[in-house]
Amino acid sequence: MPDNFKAYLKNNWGLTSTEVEQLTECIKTQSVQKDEFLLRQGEVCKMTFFVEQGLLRFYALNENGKSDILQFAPENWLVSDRGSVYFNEPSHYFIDAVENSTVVLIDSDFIDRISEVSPLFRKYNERLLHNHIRHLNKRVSLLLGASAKTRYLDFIKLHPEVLLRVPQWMVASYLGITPESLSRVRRDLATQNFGKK
Amino acid sequence: MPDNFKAYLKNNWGLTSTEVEQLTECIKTQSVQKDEFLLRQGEVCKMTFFVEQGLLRFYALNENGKSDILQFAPENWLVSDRGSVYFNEPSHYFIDAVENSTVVLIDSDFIDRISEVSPLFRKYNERLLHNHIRHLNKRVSLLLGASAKTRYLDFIKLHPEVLLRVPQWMVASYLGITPESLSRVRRDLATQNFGKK
DNA sequence: AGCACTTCTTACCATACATCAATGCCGGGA
DNA sequence: TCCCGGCATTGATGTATGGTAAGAAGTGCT
Repeated sequence: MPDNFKAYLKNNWGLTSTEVEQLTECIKTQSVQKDEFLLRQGEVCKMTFFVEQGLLRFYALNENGKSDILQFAPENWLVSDRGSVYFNEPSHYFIDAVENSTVVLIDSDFIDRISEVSPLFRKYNERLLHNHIRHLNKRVSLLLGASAKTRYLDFIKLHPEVLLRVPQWMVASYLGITPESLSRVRRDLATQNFGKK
Repeated sequence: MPDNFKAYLKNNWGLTSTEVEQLTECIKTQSVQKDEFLLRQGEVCKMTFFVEQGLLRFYALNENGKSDILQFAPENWLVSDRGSVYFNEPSHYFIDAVENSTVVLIDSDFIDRISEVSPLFRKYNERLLHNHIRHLNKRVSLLLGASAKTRYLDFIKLHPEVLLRVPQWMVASYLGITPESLSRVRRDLATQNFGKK
């Protein structure tokens, strides 16, 4: 059933069709209703989620009790609190569903199995880690030095589909501004203040 | 000579004294004068630097031509543009020395050698990657939702020594604010506005 | 000692973004 | 159909932080 996941295994983790078939029976999927949680602050995160269908969000609560979205995960994305999984410590984050979704559960059992089946797994996982770090470095540098407008334009480049699927207040939360401010940023852009940063 | 590095190999990468001795001859060190560069924007980053002595900084230039410091690396820290190294692509970042420093060069040769000597190397490297991600997630969430004051207090906890060794404008650059604003934050804290965030 | 240089601070004003409140828009449920 | 709740927008105003300019303190050089 999880076709996206199978394609992902082939294209990104270098598995052959045969290897994928060997794994089929131990692939666990789960349906998640909109607003349902996969991880809450305080829990130890036990797995990584692959989004087969739908859209998840990974967020923190800030000092004012508002949510700051660190990451969106649409189809074919992975999401997890890797720190919590790896160090087996309580997470500071939440993961929940923005839309009704189907996820593939990647827990330690699955990782053991895939490591047996494909010796290259470790290598591809390492690539994912490096990619993640690269992405986070970029995010930090934008948050340090770029205006809300620049960050919004960058978001559109990264996630054009997500832009159309989530309410604007979630985009604002990802950008670190209020929904009102995002609304004004958008108005400025529409009013062709293109020269301005 | 690089005693810190040798201790690091033992304590953090699980090598025995014997294994460390085997590596001694292929450990390359380099002196870096204050303000000298180890990496410039546009270059492909070829190695990771272990700070044996001194203090480095990892930074980007923002849209206004000012530097945004992503990371400080005092003694016993590693610094690198891992994304650039791994994907062999031009870096967006700079690394230079804040103080006269001595670094150990960790290039692919060294990694090959250490992998032969210690089979656990990959494992410890993976731990480093996860730690890095955990740290960056925290940094992003603070930048998204915490005030300058909170971020400053958090910085002091993370890097109490660095605070005393760098000019304040560098701390400001790490926090994503101006030196003037940092000065005001510090005045507020000194004037005992402790309740206020 | 004198000078240049950098850093830190402060005062004053500007700007980006936040907050609050009101309005209008839509889409879903009874 | 009507209402209701969530969302987006807007205007008025508040606040945190930025920018500029000036001065004071520290450091190193000669």
